[in-house]
Amino acid sequence: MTETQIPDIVVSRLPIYLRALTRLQQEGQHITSSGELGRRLGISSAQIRKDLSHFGEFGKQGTGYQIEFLIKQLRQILKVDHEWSVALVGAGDLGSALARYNGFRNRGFRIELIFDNDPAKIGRELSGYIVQDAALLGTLIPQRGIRLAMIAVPAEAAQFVADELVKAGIKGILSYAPININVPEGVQVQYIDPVVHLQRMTFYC
Amino acid sequence: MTETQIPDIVVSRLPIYLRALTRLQQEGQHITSSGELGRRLGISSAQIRKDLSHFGEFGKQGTGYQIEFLIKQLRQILKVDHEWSVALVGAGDLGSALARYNGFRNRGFRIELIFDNDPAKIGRELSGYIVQDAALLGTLIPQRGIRLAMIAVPAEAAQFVADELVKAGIKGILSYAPININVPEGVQVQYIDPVVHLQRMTFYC
DNA sequence: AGACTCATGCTAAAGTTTTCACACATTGCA
DNA sequence: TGCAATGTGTGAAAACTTTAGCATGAGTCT
Repeated sequence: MTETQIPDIVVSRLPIYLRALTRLQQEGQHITSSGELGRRLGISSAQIRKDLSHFGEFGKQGTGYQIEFLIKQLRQILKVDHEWSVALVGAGDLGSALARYNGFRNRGFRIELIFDNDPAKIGRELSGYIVQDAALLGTLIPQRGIRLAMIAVPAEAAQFVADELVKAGIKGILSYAPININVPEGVQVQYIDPVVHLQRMTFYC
Repeated sequence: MTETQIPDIVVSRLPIYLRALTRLQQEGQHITSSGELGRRLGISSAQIRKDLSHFGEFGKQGTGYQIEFLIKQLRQILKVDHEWSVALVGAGDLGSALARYNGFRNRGFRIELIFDNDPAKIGRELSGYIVQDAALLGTLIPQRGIRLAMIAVPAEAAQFVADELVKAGIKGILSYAPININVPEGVQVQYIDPVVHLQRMTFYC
């Protein structure tokens, strides 16, 4: 396997594979096949094999994949074999829910800084951390070398916050604001907007 | 334009267009072009024109698109020209945040039923509604003819809840549980898992 | 009115992604 | 041991998606 450019669409499926494999492992299984995995995910087995083949040969003919090994490989590929610190901006309802969510930890992430610009929230404790003044964002983030951030602020503030985050050295932003954000080259943005997902379904209803 | 099958990938972009157009409208603009929209979204203008062309001719040569008109058309295409009632299962941190989120209303959705199975939560008020016993799900959902649901329960419970929802007549599920759900033909599922999004970014970091 | 600019909708071409189908390795069993 | 069953990795084909480029209509300016 040479160092070719991996298609984005392939990369975007790896976390799904990792999630399903982890599930299988929790269920006590040690070995699986592209067929079984595909059935679970509603994906063809050929696609799974082809996706994985971009990174190496992880399976054994006639047998399938050793789950523990494949998980380890995927974690390495996705660089979540170590923990990433994440900054969270916005400590409202959604931000609080994210801060308290304990599903980040064992999947490679930890919210380590929480910001808000509401004086009523600054200084308060949230899930073991003190909510910091958003004005300190430019200081604290570089100080800790944090590269990932989540935005849970109103749409109006999202672009401003994103700009500040980029200035602070953030390289990846996960935004919950229902608006498109513009960032310079080299910074990635992902969006979560439940309404978009709902609207994708109503078309077919 | 004849009644051909619309590619999923095209449908999945329409909510993004709708969102951006609504934004432009809020900014006071009345007319836009595929070029402007594309620049905002990081999409080529040709793609936007091609996507829209599946549904009709909405623009005017030399001028562009009338925003108000295009919004109306997209709402109609996505069937969000009327409000959809949505059931929410799970009234924990995340469920509560969703229940209180007021971004659903003006985009075509309203949470109208909230369920939980925790006796401590059942009967309590949440965002103007009483949290119902999840055991009543099979009664209340058909009663109100609700077809969409959101799942905000722990991964362990998600498949069970989904099964119940399907039995109750739900046709579209938006799941926040970090697990793949199996549903029968004709029922749609969409997933929101922040970790998946974060992992898609760490690959490139 | 004529010349120019702009931006659509469309066809064709280019590019990307998925599926197919098969050689080959491994396991289990008679 | 030989044979059937299973399941990988892959090259080639098929399917799908995006981009390019152009004919055309609509506004604008002189």
